[in-house]
Amino acid sequence: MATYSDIQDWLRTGIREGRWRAGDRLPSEAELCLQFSVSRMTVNRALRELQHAGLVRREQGRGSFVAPLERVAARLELRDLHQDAAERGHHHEAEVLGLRAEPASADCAHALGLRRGQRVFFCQLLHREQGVPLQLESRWVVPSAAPAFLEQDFGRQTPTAYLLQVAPLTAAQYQIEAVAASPEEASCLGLEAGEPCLLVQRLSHGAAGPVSWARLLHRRYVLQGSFTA
Amino acid sequence: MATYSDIQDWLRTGIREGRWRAGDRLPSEAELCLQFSVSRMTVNRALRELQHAGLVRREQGRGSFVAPLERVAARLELRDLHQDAAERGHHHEAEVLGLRAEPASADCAHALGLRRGQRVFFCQLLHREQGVPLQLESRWVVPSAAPAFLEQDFGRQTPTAYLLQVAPLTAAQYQIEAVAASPEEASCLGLEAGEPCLLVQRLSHGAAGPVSWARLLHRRYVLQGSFTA
DNA sequence: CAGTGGTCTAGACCACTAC
DNA sequence: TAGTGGTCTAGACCACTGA
Repeated sequence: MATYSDIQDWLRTGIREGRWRAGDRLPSEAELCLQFSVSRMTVNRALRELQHAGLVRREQGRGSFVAPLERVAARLELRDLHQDAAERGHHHEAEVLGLRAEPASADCAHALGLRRGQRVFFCQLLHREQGVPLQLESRWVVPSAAPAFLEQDFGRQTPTAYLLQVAPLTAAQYQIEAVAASPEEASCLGLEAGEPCLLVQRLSHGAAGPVSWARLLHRRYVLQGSFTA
Repeated sequence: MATYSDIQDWLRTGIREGRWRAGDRLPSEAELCLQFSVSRMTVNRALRELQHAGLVRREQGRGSFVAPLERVAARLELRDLHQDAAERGHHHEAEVLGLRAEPASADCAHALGLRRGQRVFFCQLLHREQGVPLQLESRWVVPSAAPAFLEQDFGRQTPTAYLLQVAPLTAAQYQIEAVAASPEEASCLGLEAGEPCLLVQRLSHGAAGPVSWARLLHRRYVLQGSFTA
């Protein structure tokens, strides 16, 4: 008995092996029904999911086609450092360099949807993995989203984890670039001033609006990923 | 008449507005069938797709739950620069700095599955968008995967686009990091030596094995993305 | 055991495309 | 008009969970 994933396997293999090339028409749903002796719903699901995966393009009235693989895509995940380290079997620790309320700068206010000078919570942490400095985290938090933020011990639980608890994430934006470390940043991370660092900036939104803006500066960090047809 | 996307909208809204929080149990398929007066297949599809989107976790025999949004994920796409610029309505041009066959270095041979010293094709291009240097592309290609590579005019069609044509992509791996520009690289990109650059390295595989290894060095480039529940 | 999700069927009606 | 995909139905059997 054939299942939808048998049909997917057969199509994936054919595409991988060049039986159909980019732009070619695939067998119609009706043809696949006959070939695999399954109902149309089953074939439809197989094709629909291949479409979501980006492997197939479907057009009503015309047919299903092999999608041009013009974009290499992969899931990029920005995760809680502590979990990340734990999954690698590494030890993670965070040193709290600062934790206070301060007036919002123009940039910060803009990102968080506040007025300039309004009170925001700020924290700065140095994360180490296996004792090696890995990330300098500077974070600004909307007080109403996490009123008890300043009373937390971020040596025990990362701000990321805490905020996910008290203000579940509904959306986020990120931005990745290469920057030169300032003298202060360099000394925290154990680098020379001016050394290139990967900077990730992330704005998190909860149900009630912006929650937190984070500036994550990494020492010799490499983002990796892969993509498979 | 309710459709699967009506059900998805209702669930998404409830999750966004905090009606169900991370880990909470959602209504069962049977309950949703009654509530929306639809068949179970329709409800099932709605929930299955929310699961693929990462918003819902389903467990056989237990129920459907709001997924913990512990990872901020987004599709990272590494695309053809020319198309990318075109979609922004910008002009793109590429200057060919080098195009030749050469013996594979150890790194290159390793990445491409060749022996050291074996003949590989090499090209180096400077990409400009709106006249501004944007990316320095250095690329090594397995000759058997694209025998006519050296005869192409990469001022007209990018190597990425050409290779997608002659050796459709089946898989790729990428790696993103921050590096300092070497004096040569800096002069190409119009930077000072040592300035931080975003380096993307990408290994592409076709049906017959590794096709190409690219080293893409960017000037003041920012990768951006977003994630929405 | 009852309730849950995982999957499949054999029909159906519709909108769209191409001829 | 014939063929395509988009969607839905009202059942069905199964594997798994928890009481």
